[in-house]
Amino acid sequence: MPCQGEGGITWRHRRGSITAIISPLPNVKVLMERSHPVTIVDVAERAGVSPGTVSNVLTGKRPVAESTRQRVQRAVEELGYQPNLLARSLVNRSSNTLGVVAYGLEYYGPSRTLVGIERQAAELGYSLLLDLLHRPDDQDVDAVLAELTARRVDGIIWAVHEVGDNHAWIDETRLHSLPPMIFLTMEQRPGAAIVATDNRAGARLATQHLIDAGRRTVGILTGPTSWWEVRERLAGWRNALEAAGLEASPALIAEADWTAAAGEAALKALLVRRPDIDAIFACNDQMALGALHCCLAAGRRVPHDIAIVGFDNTPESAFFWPALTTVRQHLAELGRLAVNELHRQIEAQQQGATLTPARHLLHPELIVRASSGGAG
Amino acid sequence: MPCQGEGGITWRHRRGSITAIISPLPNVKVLMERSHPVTIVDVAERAGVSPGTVSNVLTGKRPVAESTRQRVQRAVEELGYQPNLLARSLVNRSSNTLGVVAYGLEYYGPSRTLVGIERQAAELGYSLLLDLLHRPDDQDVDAVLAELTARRVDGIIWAVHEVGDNHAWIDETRLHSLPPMIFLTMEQRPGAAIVATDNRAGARLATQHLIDAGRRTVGILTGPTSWWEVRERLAGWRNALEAAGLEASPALIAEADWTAAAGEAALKALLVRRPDIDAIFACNDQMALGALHCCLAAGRRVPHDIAIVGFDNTPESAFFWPALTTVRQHLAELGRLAVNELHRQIEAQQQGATLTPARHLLHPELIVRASSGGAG
DNA sequence: TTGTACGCGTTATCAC
DNA sequence: GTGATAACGCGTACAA
Repeated sequence: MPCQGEGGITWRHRRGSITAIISPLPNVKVLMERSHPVTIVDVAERAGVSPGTVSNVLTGKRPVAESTRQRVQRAVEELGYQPNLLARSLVNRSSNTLGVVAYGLEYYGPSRTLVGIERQAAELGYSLLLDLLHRPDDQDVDAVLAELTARRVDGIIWAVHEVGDNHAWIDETRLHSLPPMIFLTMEQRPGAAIVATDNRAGARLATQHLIDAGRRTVGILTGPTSWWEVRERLAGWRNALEAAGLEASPALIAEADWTAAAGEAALKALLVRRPDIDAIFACNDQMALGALHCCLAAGRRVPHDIAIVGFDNTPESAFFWPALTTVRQHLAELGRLAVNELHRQIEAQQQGATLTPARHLLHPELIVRASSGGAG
Repeated sequence: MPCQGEGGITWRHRRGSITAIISPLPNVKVLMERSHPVTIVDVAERAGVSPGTVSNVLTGKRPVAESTRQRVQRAVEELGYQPNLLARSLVNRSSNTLGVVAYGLEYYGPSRTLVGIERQAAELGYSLLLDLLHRPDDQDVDAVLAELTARRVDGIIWAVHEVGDNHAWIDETRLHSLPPMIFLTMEQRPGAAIVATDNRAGARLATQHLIDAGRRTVGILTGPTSWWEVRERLAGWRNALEAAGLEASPALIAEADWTAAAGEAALKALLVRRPDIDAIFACNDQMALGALHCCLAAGRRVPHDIAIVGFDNTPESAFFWPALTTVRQHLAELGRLAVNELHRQIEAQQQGATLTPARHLLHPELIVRASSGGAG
């Protein structure tokens, strides 16, 4: 019964109710009263053309006469038409959507990176589907990936830190059955495209700075060593010390859990073991803050007795007391780069090609302030 | 030519290539080689049932015989079938997706709130489509809303602070033509559902605490007064002072831009004007940090000479020197509540009903530490 | 209980 | 340059 074109009259069955539309001048009032889902067919009828032509006007993929293009444009505006991206994605087999899987958005690094991701995605015309893991070693990887692929995302950004064996699921064949992916901050793996900060270089930067300032016993305040980033920063610290012929023994390592509270406690214990320490490299600014706190409480002057360097350059770090020397990651840039690389993969795949997954490292930068004796 | 069922043989035209499938035992090899988009039809053929039956098994909306249900389940697993949510959303007229429009994700409050939003959304089975504004007074409101409605989100969470007239676009008729929405942190408006922290109560809490501690000249360090939140906190500060019969004049107000740097500068200027100030309520913890810095630099002892209270309870605030007394917002809870309220609206609308938009205020809580002389 | 035939809103192919 | 028509993958009255 539906769609029996007959003379100037068209009957259309829609959502259970029958609506009569008189061509070629549809009754505007009736159209306005309908609770809004105006489709490409409505536009076509109003402009007196076929739906295909409207589509051509909208996407610009095929030439269309100037006169009709204007009629269509007017109809679009008058009806307040908005293309249904769901339907478009269905037939296009591409949703212009990127999936972002992240952890720890309440912390400085991840949220900053997400902002960069969103910016670049918007610039390239992608929408973002956001999925958060509750813990870095969340077991729900499969469910998250299933949901994302079910929604037909064009690509996935995996912004979860590598801790423990939470990345064990990643292998080449598994990746092959997934949409293009890019990983943030993880160890090199065959078949996986990666974008990360060069943590080792950052730690070397910090440690070398302390050595250059004349410090001889440089302790390190780390996050959990189950984190790959922590192991990298540990390696950088060790590299710099060994290159300078200085001690880099386990006795100088204090492990905490990234928080200021734990940082304070860990340093307190470390200073009991090794009262000769004259410098500390803390693996993030929060723990550096805890370290400052510990020194103040213990009557050790910073930087006179102990020099301290952090990692991240959080906005607050400039206002610690004393102001914190720290290592700056280019987090937003990291996010933008991830999107760009993913975009390249997607375009390549759509053209049948396939990119050999590369690894990009971003170099961090040392910000010298008072806590290392560098300034002030 | 497509879909000519004929005996045990079915020809299907797909993506430009012809594939022959022999029923009732399809050639598995052929199925595996196809570059993956396995549909409900494939599952049906393999299970020897109709697509409709498969759908019934998957959605559970209609009863189905136990024996066939098992055959279907097996076929699903063997083929690794994943329903296409795009297609499902198209026919269901509902995408199980929420749009989140946010600003300032790199800051503590918004990112924390987003985490709460995501948690609750996931619990209710929604996916999240994320859109970020570059500035709170971003002019691109229409484009953002258009994209979200084009993707047929079931509802929208507007998590952008009210600053200047950036919310001027919100009016009852406009809202009527949009999917259900909920707004965070904005002034009451007819027809708009709102979830917010009771900023006025929070400021009163902080100020009253200072008064109770014996302070008599309580200055305030505000963010930009173009922000609605700031005006609310100002009002709370004024309320408490006036109720106590104390001065609450403009001379005690210093405006900054939320950053520690500006907070420090603003307080410095304020102390020149009013050296008699013996307490400061800072509208966020960053500015409180700047204030601490200022006092240290100026030789004013905290809390002895000047007591300081912040707002937000950032994790670092407990490790400022001295530890910061502050007002804690329940940010994640705010996000969860927003999702729940939006969910209610959505369900109501789907049943033809319509909720009268309500406003929910969450009460903040005072965290007393050393900077106000309260502890330590 | 299960199969058949549409419809959801859009694009692509192929005629004219 | 434009108009039919067939997909895209899934849900669902309706019939069997």
